[in-house]
Amino acid sequence: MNQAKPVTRIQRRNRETIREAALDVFSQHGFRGATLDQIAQAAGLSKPNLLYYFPSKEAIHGELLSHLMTDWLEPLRALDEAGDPVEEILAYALRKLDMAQELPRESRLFANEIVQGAPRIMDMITGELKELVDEKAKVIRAWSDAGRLASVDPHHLIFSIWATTQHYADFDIQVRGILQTGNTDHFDDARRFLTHLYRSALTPTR
Amino acid sequence: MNQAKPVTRIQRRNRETIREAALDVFSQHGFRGATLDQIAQAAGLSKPNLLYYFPSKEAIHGELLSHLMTDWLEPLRALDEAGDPVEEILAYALRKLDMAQELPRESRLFANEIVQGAPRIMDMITGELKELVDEKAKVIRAWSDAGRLASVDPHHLIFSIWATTQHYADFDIQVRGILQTGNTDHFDDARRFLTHLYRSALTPTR
DNA sequence: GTAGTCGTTGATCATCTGGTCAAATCCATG
DNA sequence: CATGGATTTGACCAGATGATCAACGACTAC
Repeated sequence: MNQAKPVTRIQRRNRETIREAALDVFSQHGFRGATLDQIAQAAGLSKPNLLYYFPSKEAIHGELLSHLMTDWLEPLRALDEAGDPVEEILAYALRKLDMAQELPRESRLFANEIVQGAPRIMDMITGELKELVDEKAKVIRAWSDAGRLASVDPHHLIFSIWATTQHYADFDIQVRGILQTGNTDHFDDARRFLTHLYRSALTPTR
Repeated sequence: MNQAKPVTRIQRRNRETIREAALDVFSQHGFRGATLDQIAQAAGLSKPNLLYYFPSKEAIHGELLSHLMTDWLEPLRALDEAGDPVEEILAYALRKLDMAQELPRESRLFANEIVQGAPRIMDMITGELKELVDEKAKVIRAWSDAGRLASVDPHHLIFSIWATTQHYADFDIQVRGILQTGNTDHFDDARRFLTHLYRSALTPTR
């Protein structure tokens, strides 16, 4: 059933080239908006050659999404119950902001998928992701109950961190259009702002 | 040049039916992912009939986007220099959250457009929108300078409000998947959370 | 170097999609 | 109810798109 695949040098190189090109194209146009011709051209391969390495358009897209998930959940996984509550959450938010800056294509790929109803990753959301979020929400709630963190809804705190950080990747065009800066200086300002925002809201008052 | 169009009852009714159906379809699939057949079926009309009322797919999409803009900018326009700073900004955020709840399709239509590089509304972003944002940013900065508001980067404050509120429309599937509630109760929790978040961060400390 | 497998592609296919058109049907008005 | 414009649609078109395949080219193990 499971054939032993050759996995030659060429295989590895071309499959990686295709993944890279597909990430560019899918993240910019979404699944239906992307075409195999675009991906083939971006990868410098012919269209039939693409389909020699991946059985279908869906297969390429699916591989990108599943590869993405691991990296995507890692920062939240790193939230440490043993650390200082405010600093842990702050570090999480800033780590997510770093990812928005360094991996904007991955963020947009994900955003495209969710905005259009997550037809291909609903299982992962209600399964692995929900499980992780619920677990960390429990940790956050415990911190609040212990008076080490302001009392906030843990789920909505996490949503707001996702929203404020991924916004800089997903809505990058809008952000740049309004700030009219060609470089990425504004990420420093974003870091300062989010630090203030969450430190203010999370530091226990008592 | 500008023909006097009949604008009969039927015209008004069918054009409205088409707009409604197109908003459903475009907001869910994006411009390229949406098809005229889908829109026609959703509107209960034949495809040629659609094109009797609108000259092209782009024309329908364009009309939706331009109609959207007015409503979309209104809450920010309403930010009143003469009001109480913290309450004004809070009211703006909550107004945006209401819109995410009541007009999620419009939010997703906009999100789809921006995520994919805003090919059709870049002018509006760097023009009308930027102008309005810069104007209101000046007001916010003045409030901060007068000690009536915590000192924050006005642009990033506005971005964060957009992000946190529109997230509930654009990523609705994800939010529901994680909270696993079929109803919209979670908007009340979101309102409480955002109120705390922005009140904490914006109330001057002195 | 050569056999045999791996890698590549031009040509082609079936389907989908935006858009057109002529003919048919509906409808308000006299 | 007759007329002329408004509305509707079945049939069709051209181009795009995902996918296939036979044939050709390239690489590796012997």
